[in-house]
Amino acid sequence: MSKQDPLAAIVGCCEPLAREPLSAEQAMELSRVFKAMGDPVRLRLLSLIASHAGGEACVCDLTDVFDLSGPTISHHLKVLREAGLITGERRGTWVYYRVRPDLLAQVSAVLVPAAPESPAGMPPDREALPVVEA
Amino acid sequence: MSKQDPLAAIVGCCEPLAREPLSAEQAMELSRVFKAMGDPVRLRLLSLIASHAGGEACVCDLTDVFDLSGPTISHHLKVLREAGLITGERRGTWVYYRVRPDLLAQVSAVLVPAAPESPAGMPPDREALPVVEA
DNA sequence: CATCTACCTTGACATCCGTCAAAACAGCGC
DNA sequence: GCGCTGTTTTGACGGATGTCAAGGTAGATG
Repeated sequence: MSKQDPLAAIVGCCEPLAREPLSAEQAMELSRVFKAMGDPVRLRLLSLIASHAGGEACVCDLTDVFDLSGPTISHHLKVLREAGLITGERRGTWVYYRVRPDLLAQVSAVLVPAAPESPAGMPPDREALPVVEA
Repeated sequence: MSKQDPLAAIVGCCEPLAREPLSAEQAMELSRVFKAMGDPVRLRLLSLIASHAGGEACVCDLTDVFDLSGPTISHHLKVLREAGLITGERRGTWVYYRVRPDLLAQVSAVLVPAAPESPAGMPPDREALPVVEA
C-alpha cells in the first residue's frame, strides 16, 4: 500500500463491485481515486489531459480553460497526481502531464456491472422496482 | 439536468475521457457520482449492495458491517441515492437497496482508456516517461 | 390506539477542502 | 549572477462534509 503510487495498491486489486464486496483497505485506496475525480474542475482537467493531442498536455494548455488562479490549477493537478491518475514531466520551464491509462482501466473494470455470469432466470420485473419517495 | 435523477443527465452523456474533453456541465454531473464514491464507507456500502445475494441488500444487512451509528449509515445511503447510484424500496419496516447497473456501466465506459482508435505508431518509449519528483 | 422495531432527518461539531495572495522553486537566456 | 517566465508551495479563509445524539416517520403487532 504505497502512498506514492496508488497504482501499486490498485493493480489487481478488485473484482467488479457486483461480484464481490470491497475490503476496507481496497475501499480506502479506490475511494481516493474517486475522490480525486469528485471535483468538476479536476474531472475536466483529467479529460483535457487524456484527450489532448499527443496524449499529454502542458499546464500552460490547461490554465486558460478555467477562470481560476494558477495556484488552484496547480493544487488540483497535485491531487490528481497523488491519486495516481496522472504523471508529470518537466521539460525546461514547462510541465507536461499524461494520464495513466492502466489505472483508469482498472477503475473502469471495477465499476463494470454484473458480468455475464449473472444468474439466469432473474425475474425481469426486478428492474422495475419503484424508487423510494424521499 | 434533473437533480432528482442524475442518470437522466448521464445517459448518453459522455464519450470516453480519452477521446473528448468533458464540458463543464458534463463534469459537474459526473463528478457528483465520483464524489459519492469518494468516501470509503460509501464505496464499501455500494459494493456490498451490488454484490449481495439477489442483487439487493436490506439496510439491516449493512449496518452491522461498520462500526458506525445508524444515522451515519443512513446519511451515506442517502448520498448514494441522490447521486443515482442506488435505488431503495420499502417492504414493511425494512428498506432494500439495489444498485443501478446502467449508471455504473455509463460511468465505467467514460473511464475506459483510449479506444482501439488510438493512433498507430505511437513510440513505445512514451510509456516509460519518468514521474515528476515532488 | 399503544407499543415496538426499522430507518430517516435534523442540528451541532470537528475536520476537511476549494480558492487565492504571497512566497518559493525550477529552468532559461543574457 | 540577474531578470524573466512557468509552476508549485504555503498559509489563511470561508464553505463543505463525516459523525453522532436527539428527534421524527413508517410500518407491524396486540
